[in-house]
Amino acid sequence: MLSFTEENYLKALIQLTIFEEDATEVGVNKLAARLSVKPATASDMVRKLKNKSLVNSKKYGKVTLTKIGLKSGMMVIRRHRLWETFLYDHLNFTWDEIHELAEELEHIHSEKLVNRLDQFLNFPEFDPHGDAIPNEKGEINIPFRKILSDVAVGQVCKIIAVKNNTADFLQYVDKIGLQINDKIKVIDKEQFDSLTTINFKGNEIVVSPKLTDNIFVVCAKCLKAKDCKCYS
Amino acid sequence: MLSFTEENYLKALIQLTIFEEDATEVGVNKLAARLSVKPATASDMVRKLKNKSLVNSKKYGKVTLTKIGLKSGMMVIRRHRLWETFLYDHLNFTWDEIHELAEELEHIHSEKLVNRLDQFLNFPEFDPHGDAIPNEKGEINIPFRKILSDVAVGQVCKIIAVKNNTADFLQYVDKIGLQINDKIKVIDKEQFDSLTTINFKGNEIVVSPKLTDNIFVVCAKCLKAKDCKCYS
DNA sequence: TAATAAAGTTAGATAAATCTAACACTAGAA
DNA sequence: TTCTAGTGTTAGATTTATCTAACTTTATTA
Repeated sequence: MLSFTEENYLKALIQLTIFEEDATEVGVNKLAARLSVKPATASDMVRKLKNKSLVNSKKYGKVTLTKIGLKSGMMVIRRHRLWETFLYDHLNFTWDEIHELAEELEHIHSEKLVNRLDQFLNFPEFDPHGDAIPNEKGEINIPFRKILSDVAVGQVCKIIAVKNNTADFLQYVDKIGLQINDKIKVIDKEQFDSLTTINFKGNEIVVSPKLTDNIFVVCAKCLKAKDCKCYS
Repeated sequence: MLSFTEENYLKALIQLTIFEEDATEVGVNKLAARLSVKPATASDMVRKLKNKSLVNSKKYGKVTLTKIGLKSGMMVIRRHRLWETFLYDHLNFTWDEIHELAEELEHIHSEKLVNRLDQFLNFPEFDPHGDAIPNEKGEINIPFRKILSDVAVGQVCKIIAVKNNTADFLQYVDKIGLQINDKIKVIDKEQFDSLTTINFKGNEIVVSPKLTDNIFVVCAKCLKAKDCKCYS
């Protein structure tokens, strides 16, 4: 049985590799920073996880997840995203409240519980932030997507997820009225200060990279071609 | 914020006093036994809880809960019983599975979450074991009840709760077909070996004190008079 | 009431997860 | 190729919750 802490390390490793960097390895310092601990602490924990065959790492080298480590971590993410969906769909919590609660709920281990919850929720594919939910085997199918910042002027795209789950960010997104599945047209991009003018639901507003870097979208072309090049 | 361990001590204190003994104080050894730790450990923890003003205790004396300690403990019990109700009513878990899961879920702290859950469940008064659920303020209204062992021969009573939440016990209760709200008539009690013959739903079966000591009932008279004396 | 049993406490040790401070490696720049 | 900045490790300390073993206090009983 993994401790809360061990589970959080595995989750962070997944986020820092396949979710955020399309990488397979990550350094101890980055890992430590993500978990808000000192490198010494992360270094110790990596040794511990290695002894449990959850990660691979050589002295002074990068860290990768083993097959078991990856699956265990994916199960934590599965629980997190299913609980988020429950809180949002059934207990009327808002977008910005669910992440923090799910950080606790994700550590309830029972596999039976998570599968029953999955069934109760009718096997959702995505959580309220638009993130894919791993299946019972820990497999996940991340659809092709890019950040709004990378959409060219004139292009129309659809928001499918948010990259940042902090309450601050989500409250801002709510405030400007943006929702998952909304269609956005990029009207203008100012190179000087990176401000972008977008149009959605008939409103034209100017937003900063703090927004556009944290919104995942697809555009019509991308749905067909994974190597779509409609970048700015 | 209380730790899981501290919460478990408070919960145990409530169980050992008002729930099980109608007492206000309990000794360190009994507390330790309940939590499956050594007396030394419980003794240390009592000092810690005292420093946090959650319990009162003098050196070599008994332990009592303070007002804050009582409320905090009641909130843990509230969460436990509401989660049990959720698991039973909505995720189709059985009687004997829910206790163990709720032991983990009860430590999710958010008050907002527990109150939303309460609302979602439509403010249940009792959990699936028949135990009263404390309200938002931590108040609980335990109805008058007695154990089946204390019902006199010839008397009819109604099962309102089980005293023992272990899977073993609950599976046995299921096996013989007994359910909350069933009416039971006490047919015979053998003084020699304490076996009791009961009749319910038309079946007559012989049961041991392991059952009769762990079933809470009310009889018609008791509903009117709290000092009902229909004991064996 | 004195002896003994039961109940409770203290001291010292362990394991987990963290820290700081000092040290060791690696890789890029001069 | 050597220096240095950055990256990673080790050693020793701290906190929490636990243990064992020895001790102290209270309660019981002969």
